[in-house]
Amino acid sequence: MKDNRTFKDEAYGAMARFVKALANPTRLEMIDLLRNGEKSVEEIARATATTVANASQHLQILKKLNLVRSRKAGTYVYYSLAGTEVQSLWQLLLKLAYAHVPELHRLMHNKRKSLPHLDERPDPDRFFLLDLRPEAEFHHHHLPGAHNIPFDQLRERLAEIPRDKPIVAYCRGPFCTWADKAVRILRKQGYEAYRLIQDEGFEG
Amino acid sequence: MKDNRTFKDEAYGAMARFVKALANPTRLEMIDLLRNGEKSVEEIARATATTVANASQHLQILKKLNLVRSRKAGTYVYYSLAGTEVQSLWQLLLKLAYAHVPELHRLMHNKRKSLPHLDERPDPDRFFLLDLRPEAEFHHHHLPGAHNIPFDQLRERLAEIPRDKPIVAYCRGPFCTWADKAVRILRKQGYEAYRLIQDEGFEG
DNA sequence: TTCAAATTCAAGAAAAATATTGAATATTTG
DNA sequence: CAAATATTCAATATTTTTCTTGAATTTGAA
Repeated sequence: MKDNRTFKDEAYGAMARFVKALANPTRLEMIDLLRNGEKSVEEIARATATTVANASQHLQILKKLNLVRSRKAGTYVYYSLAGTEVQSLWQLLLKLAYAHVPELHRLMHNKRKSLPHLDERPDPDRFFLLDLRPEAEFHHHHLPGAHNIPFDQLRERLAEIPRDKPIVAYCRGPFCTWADKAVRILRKQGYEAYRLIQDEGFEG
Repeated sequence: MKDNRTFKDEAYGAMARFVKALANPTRLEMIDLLRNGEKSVEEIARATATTVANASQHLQILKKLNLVRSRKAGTYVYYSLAGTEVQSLWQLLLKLAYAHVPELHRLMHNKRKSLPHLDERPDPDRFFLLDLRPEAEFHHHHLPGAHNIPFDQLRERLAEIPRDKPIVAYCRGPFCTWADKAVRILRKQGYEAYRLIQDEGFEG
């Protein structure tokens, strides 16, 4: 009878240890970030607004649970998602959080309201599909037919954006703000611009 | 630029708040338990080996995130899962934990090794399918063709179990130990008995 | 070999989650 | 209305998680 409890404690404890690895805002952001391809510790730290030492610790927690992998190259260590099922897990958690946490629902709804957007992937022939992520992420993976102008180069490269089609902008994920800002900038310049909503569960 | 970070902190924070509700062994056990139907606070506390006050607090955390519902009846409060997607979520987390936490894998593998078991749901005509859960849980839901003998009545009710068929026992979930014990008891009595493995991701 | 840069390590401080305890509340029953 | 029971509340102690800091390690380059 005592064994009974020991077994349950170990089993539910092991399960909780796994879920705990995901139960932190910084680590969730890291997973979201790494969906766009591998990154060095320093890049990850910068993107998640934390110190390198702190980022390293978080990454090791994710690594211990086989959620991320690391690859050493020179003095750099590059982290990436351990498998495609980690992507799916992240998306599922996002969808469920959206359904269960009213503040998140509200937050996304407000963002949505203040910005023209498209819910479906547009036909690349009728729209100019604009990817605002850094070049490396664009090369890692991008929507078919998309054109890459990293956000920090947008103002200098407006000439590359056609004026005879509506523009549809996207970036890293639902919480990435580059596309929002780009839409505002482009509209000020007279473009017909929309943000693309990519992830499931966000129909408001 | 500062807004940028505020938005991300709120978004990932909200997501983490949801995941945190699941990141605790006791709360995971509660969800697993409630998959078998509604229960009062006292029952839940007893089953998870904690105090009533503590159980109440955990249940309120689950309730705040809409993972469970409560219903008041007299001086009792009955908790139940908020929807079928909570079941699915639990099963998915179990499956992923099993794949990512080696100790959990080992734990289940050892348990499996020491006990004759079946991985697939047996034909109720050729097997005697034995459900060892309390009567109320059996009524809430059970496998088609199953016969209910609550574990604590097993020894007194052996006469109800046929000797001309192999017995396949199951109970609450993969971490429930009644079926294991029942298989051992039945084998000692000369029955050909197996434990049914119900949940996904446990093929060792 | 020495220096510089990227990462990790290790220790302690700070913050958050969890458990415990005893009291408060609400409901039924006598 | 008073007593009994189930649950929740509230305060505090305990434990765990997270962040910070500075040093140690590893690798490449001068």
